Parts: sequence; structure tokens; C-alpha cells
Amino acid sequence: MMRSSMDECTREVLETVPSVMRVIRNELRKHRAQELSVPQFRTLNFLSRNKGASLSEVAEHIGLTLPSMSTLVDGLVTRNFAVRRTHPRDRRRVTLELTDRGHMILRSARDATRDYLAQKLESISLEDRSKVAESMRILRSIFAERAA
Amino acid sequence: MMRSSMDECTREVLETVPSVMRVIRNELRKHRAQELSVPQFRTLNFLSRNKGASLSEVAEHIGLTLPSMSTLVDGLVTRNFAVRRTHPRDRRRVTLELTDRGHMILRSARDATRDYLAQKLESISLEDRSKVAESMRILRSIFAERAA
DNA sequence: TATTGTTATACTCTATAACTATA
DNA sequence: TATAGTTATAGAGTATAACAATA
Repeated sequence: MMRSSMDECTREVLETVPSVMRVIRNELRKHRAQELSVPQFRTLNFLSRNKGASLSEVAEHIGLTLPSMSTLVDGLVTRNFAVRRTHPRDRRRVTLELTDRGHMILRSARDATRDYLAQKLESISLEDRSKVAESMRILRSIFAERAA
Repeated sequence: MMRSSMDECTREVLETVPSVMRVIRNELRKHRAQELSVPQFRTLNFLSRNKGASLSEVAEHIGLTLPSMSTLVDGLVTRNFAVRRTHPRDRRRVTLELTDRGHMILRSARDATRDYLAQKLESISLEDRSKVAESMRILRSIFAERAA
């Protein structure tokens, strides 16, 4: 009984998450103007809410290794979406911050993707939407990224 | 009111799905014995339930282009997880089928990943689990892959 | 001609290993 | 020595374009 509800849930998650993920990725990619990969998008998003975060902090939250995140950030800095600064007290650390342009790009990528998702979600009931939103919160509480 | 429930839902989906996706991918990768990428895993899964599917059918379901799927399948065939056959009536078509080894690999990858997910899901209530499972079904009904 | 699939090629993302700079 | 980050290098995954075979 417990067992079967568990199996059902894992099966559904394994089936659905990759599928939705691909849709999100493709949608983001369509709006080529922004030129953002999903992890870049998430990084901008994180930085917009965590101004001055260090590279390690971002890497941990997004779930990338430090070298990978360093490279990813390169791409953001090169295109002037973010700036690297040296931490005032610990000169080993890098603090990251969005530029105005970064904020704009984030907003437009987010809007485009949200619009698309919102359009998809319009076909389900209000009740189902709140169910989905709640389930997302539940999942996030379990799968929140920790140190790799 | 409608609007805000929509925004909340899209925000949650955009935040959560990539995060859970990364956990799944990393988990699958940990069990290196299987050497399966997420799309390969999904492909084996699809073929186990759709014996004799054509390359196009699989590509459409997984959400890859035909060339990409062709390459992916190469990897499965080379390692003897699947076989390519020619369709008896239309020699342009390829029909795909798992080998015994493919079934075994799929089962062991699935078990390992399921066990991991199941362990994670143990920390939430039975009620929450069924909520999550239902939400997955709802999302799948909206995001089911169609022709690219 | 239209359809199904493959091959050629290139690019993005990511990891591990080795390194630099600061603490 | 330990920590924060970067650079070098390599491999996986995917796309687009060009091609081959069959209908």
C-alpha cells in the first residue's frame, strides 16, 4: 500500500520531469534573442535574488561544479549580463551581481518562458494549478540542492 | 486571482523542474555501471513498452531530432542493449527492440534510481505523495511531446 | 517526389585535473 | 596548509545540413 504509492510516485516523477524539462529547454532556446541556457537562466534568476553571492554559493545552488560555474559565469560576464567583483575582505572570493542589462535579459527570458508555460497551464483548472504549484513546493523541499 | 495562481504555478514549475532534473541526472550518472544518459534511459523505457517502435516514433516521444536519436540508438546497439531491424513491409523503416541485456540494464538502472527517489519521497506524507503523483499526471497531460 | 533514416560536422555544456592567488 | 576560483583538456549530447535508400 505504502509501497505502491511510492512506486507510483517515483514512476510518475521519472516519466514527467524529463519531459517537462525538455519543453522548458526548447522554449527557452526558441527565444534566441536571449541566448540563455537553462543553467544560465537559473543563475541569473538566483543572482537577482541573491545579490553579491559568491561563485561557490551559486554553484552549490544550481548544482554545478566550481569550474563549470566559473565557465558559465564567463559567458554571462562577457555578454555584460553580470559583473565579477572581488570580495572586500577576502580577496580570494568573487562576488557576483547582475548588470542592468542582465536584469533586462532575465526579465524578458522569464516573461517569454512564463507566457508559454502560462498558456499551457491555462488548459487546466484553477484547482489543478494550485495542486501542481503545491507539489512543486513539496518536491523542492526534498530535492533542494546541497553541497555536491 | 486567476492571474496570480498562474504566475505562482509557472514560477514554481520553472524553479523546481530543473532542480529535480539535475538530481535525477546525477543519480543516474552515479550508477556508472549502467552508463546510461537520461535520454538513453528514457528510450529503453519507451522501447520496453513499445516493442518494435520505429526510430521516428521514439524520437518524437523523447523529443529529439531524428539524427540525434539515430546517434543515441547507435550507442544502445553498440553495447547490445537494443537491436535495429528492418520493417518487413517498408524497408525504409527501422524497428527497434530491446535485447535481454537491454531489459536487464533498464531494470537495474530503474531500480537504482527509483530506490533513490523512493528514499527521498519517504520523508513526505502519503497524502503528499499522491498529490505529487497526480500533479505529474496533470503536467504530463499538458506537456506530452508532440511532433517537433 | 516524398519519406525514413544515416553520416558529417560543429557547437554547447560539463566534468576532472592541474594550477594560481589569497588566507 | 587550506580555501576560492581559474585554466586546460576532454567527452557527451545535440543540432543542422547533406546524403542514401526506399516508397
